[in-house]
Amino acid sequence: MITIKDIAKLAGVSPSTVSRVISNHPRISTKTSLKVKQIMKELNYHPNIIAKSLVSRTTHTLGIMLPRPAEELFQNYFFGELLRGIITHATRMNYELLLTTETSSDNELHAISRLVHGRRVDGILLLGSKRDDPIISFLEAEKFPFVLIGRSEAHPNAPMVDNDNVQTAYDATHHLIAQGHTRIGFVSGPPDITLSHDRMLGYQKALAQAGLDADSDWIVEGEFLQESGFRAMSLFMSLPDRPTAIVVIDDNVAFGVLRALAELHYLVPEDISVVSFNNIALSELASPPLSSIDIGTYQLGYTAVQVLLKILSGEPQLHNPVIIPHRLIVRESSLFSKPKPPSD
Amino acid sequence: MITIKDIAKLAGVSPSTVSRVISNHPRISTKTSLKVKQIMKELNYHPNIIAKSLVSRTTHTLGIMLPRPAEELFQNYFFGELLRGIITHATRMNYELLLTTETSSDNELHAISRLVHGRRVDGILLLGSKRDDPIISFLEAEKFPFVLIGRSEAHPNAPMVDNDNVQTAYDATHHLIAQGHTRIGFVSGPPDITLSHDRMLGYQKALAQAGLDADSDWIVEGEFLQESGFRAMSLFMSLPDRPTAIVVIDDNVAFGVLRALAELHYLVPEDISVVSFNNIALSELASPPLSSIDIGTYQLGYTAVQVLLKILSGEPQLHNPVIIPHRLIVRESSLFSKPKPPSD
DNA sequence: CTGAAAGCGCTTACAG
DNA sequence: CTGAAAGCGCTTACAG
Repeated sequence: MITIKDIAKLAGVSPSTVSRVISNHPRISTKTSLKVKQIMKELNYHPNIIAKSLVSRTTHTLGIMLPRPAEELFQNYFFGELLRGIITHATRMNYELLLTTETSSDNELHAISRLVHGRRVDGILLLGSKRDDPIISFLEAEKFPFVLIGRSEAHPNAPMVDNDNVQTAYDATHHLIAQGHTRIGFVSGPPDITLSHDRMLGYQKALAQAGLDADSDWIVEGEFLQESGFRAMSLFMSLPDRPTAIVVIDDNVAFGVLRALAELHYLVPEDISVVSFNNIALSELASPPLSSIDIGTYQLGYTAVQVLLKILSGEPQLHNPVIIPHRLIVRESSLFSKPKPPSD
Repeated sequence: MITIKDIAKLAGVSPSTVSRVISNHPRISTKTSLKVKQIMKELNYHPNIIAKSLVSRTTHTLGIMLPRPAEELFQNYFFGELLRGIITHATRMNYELLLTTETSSDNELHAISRLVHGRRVDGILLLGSKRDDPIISFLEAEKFPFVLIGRSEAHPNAPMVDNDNVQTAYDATHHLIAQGHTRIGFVSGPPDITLSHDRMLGYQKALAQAGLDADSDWIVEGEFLQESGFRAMSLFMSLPDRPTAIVVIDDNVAFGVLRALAELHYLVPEDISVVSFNNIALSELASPPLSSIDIGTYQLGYTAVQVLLKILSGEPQLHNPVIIPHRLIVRESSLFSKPKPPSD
């Protein structure tokens, strides 16, 4: 392996000088700089980043912390798209990305603490969080730089990049109300996830504002899996007074919903209208095409890296949380105006 | 930051001893070991992995090299599933994962050479490869450990984990032939990708064996995107003598195919039968449900990590390439027996 | 503008 | 079984 010393020897200068050339130190003569650079090129020299890290105490690496059941994650286009945003900006800024996942549940801090104490990364991106997440407490206690993609109730001052998820669900629900629906259900995600919680609030808020009831039978909590949507429908559709429209926490879950409805021979949107979240590429291809809230997934990832790098550079963070705008994409699955009941 | 020296001082031993305790050196007395370990716990000591890396010349990190247009990648469940397999086994074996992507096209070796020369990783996982991939040449020249998920013609001795992709396409095509189809098209991927090439061979082999023609009009090359499938159909369906069945390189592309056919008011499988590859979770939910070759994506990723770790440990590699088994999952999209033409 | 020296936090022959 | 010393490849005050 070629080191800085080899270059120094061949260039007839000291290792310190070579180091300075590499880091573009201002007070190096153009002449030596050129000479050293040429020799580095000739020998195909590449600095040992590990050695550099040790002394500079910086790694130019960002850690990506995947939430526990990474199993589920990748069944979801959402995380792919999020990663895409993260990779794009990190690569652009010459940062490396270290992928970690929570391991054993007996010690949820194991992975993160290895990362932080082992000085493997300069900062951490948290993809989603539980409602009371020990990882955030840990990171705050360690004063280790991080950004949460999502929202934390317990840690309102944590740097966050998120949608306004009360509003996203409000918009989805309101859209259904505007179509004339009065019995609107909600297929939610795991209740300990802040996202589920926020969207539940938005759903309830929209109903309350319209003077509608949120029948507890019309609310089901599940996972971010197709099966959850499937199961929710077996439940809903057997109710004597079933909803005529539903809000679904995630497109993937909505696919399960559509499948169940097809099997049960219900028509969407005629028998039941559906709106979901994320607007993944496939929503458009579902049958019928799925109305979905576009949450700007790519931008969420991209922006999170921006915010984290800003924190690392010591710049003051002006806004927190950073809110990524969303918008409802209306497609066939919710395009059915509920006829007014005969007023007799 | 707490270092080995702090521990040594408090335990009344030398730093060397602490280091030996950490690495479970055999010739350390249980007594000192216990004492040192307790102090490490009390101070919540975690070894600096960077420093350890510098001297041990090993990082316990695997690099994941994403192919160039990472943009496309994550629009595809396939890569998510592959990553899932990789993460699972790497985490289980206590390896970290560094995510890199090829950057500027002006120097395709830039990213990989940083990784290799910077000693950031112990080995590299290559996700897919071009037919003549300079990255593989580079890695071989540097004698740097790597595993290719996929196949390289130009480098037959490179460690590879792959499906038998000639056979996968043969099976898909043969299935359509068995259904009575004689005019079978192929919607392929980018021609410079080995995968596309192999599947083309399998497709042609199956046709040849059945004495069928592969009309060049029935073959379209594109990207791994839905748009490609969509466009292919506008082409195919306007042909005077159009195929009655098609093999599609990837489920994602097949979704585009299905969408185009729906818009053009063709029925699947009655007007045209479809078989594709990867068997992602959504294939089952397509309308109609998509026949697809399950290539064991998760296992592909999982196994690649196993093989790479085996190489790193110096174990001899007995089989190369490692072939992951595949199987055809028949669903509605290809369940239509072509009636025999009237024999007059 | 450049060099000698100390040091980042660890490991590992060597010696005892 | 344990310690002192040298060293991994780099950076950076300090001095000139």
